[in-house]
Amino acid sequence: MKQIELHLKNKSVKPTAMRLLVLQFFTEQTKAVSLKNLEIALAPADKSTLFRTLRTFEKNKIIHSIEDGTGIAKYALCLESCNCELGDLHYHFHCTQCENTFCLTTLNVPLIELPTNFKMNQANMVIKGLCSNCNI
Amino acid sequence: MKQIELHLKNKSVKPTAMRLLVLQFFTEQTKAVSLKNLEIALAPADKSTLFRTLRTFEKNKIIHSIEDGTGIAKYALCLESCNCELGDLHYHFHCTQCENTFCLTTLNVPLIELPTNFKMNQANMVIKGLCSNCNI
DNA sequence: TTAACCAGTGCAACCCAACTGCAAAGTTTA
DNA sequence: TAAACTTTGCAGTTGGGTTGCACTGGTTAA
Repeated sequence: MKQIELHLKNKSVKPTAMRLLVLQFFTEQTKAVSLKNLEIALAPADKSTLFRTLRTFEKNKIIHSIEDGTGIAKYALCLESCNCELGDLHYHFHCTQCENTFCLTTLNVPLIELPTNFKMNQANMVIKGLCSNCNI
Repeated sequence: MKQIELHLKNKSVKPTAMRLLVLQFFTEQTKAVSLKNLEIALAPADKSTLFRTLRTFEKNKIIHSIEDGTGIAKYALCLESCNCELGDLHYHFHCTQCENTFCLTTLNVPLIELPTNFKMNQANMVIKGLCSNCNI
């Protein structure tokens, strides 16, 4: 059984043909993926199927979503060890020139001291600027 | 001349009746404001006028925008001293229960060590969880 | 004073990402 | 095999954001 198929099963997601294709695509990317990206890459696959696949993947912690400020949701693979909990959070980078968005998986979000009685459960941290390709 | 009118002039924005109303509204809020909030609060003011007022205010650094992950842009007053530069950045908090979004103006975004050759110009940092009102 | 100008406003419409309802196809269970 | 459930494809809706255009009211130029 293939790696990708196992990955889905480990996350309790039934490995259908469509899902295998989508997960395969994710593993080939170095940058975060939008629904549009998927639609184009996997044409003529149906938009709503892809949408629901993303939702399923997110719910089952195969991918996480990133709001990079463009108004278009992006998604990236979770790390193997990820439970999408506080300790797993990392910063993201959005390049304002090439408009790509990356996970900075080595940059973990630190513990942040919040005002009294506030409770942190999640975070969406996006740094904006120029990526190494565009910063010439 | 009133405080609010001065505020606009200081930021090189002509103080029209509409703009005074919008800025007045902002000063009365403790949480971030969406276009919808404005439409309701200042009814029957026109949506596109409000939209363009927000754009003007943002361009002139009277307010800053926050992407809190709800897909709806929110805005909040800049601090007096703010130039919307790196040193002025602060964290934001989005309560997943009451769905309000706040500036944590006392929590400045620290310098973050990025991968080689990446350049940070801006950031959108949103912590999610329960605010002090909802965390019972 | 009148005419030309221009920023700001209001209305109507458009765009598009996100999302939903429903029926067909595929898969699992009894 | 039949029934029950899941996934998929299609078509359509929703809603925030945005734009085009005409009108207004205040300012400038002749």
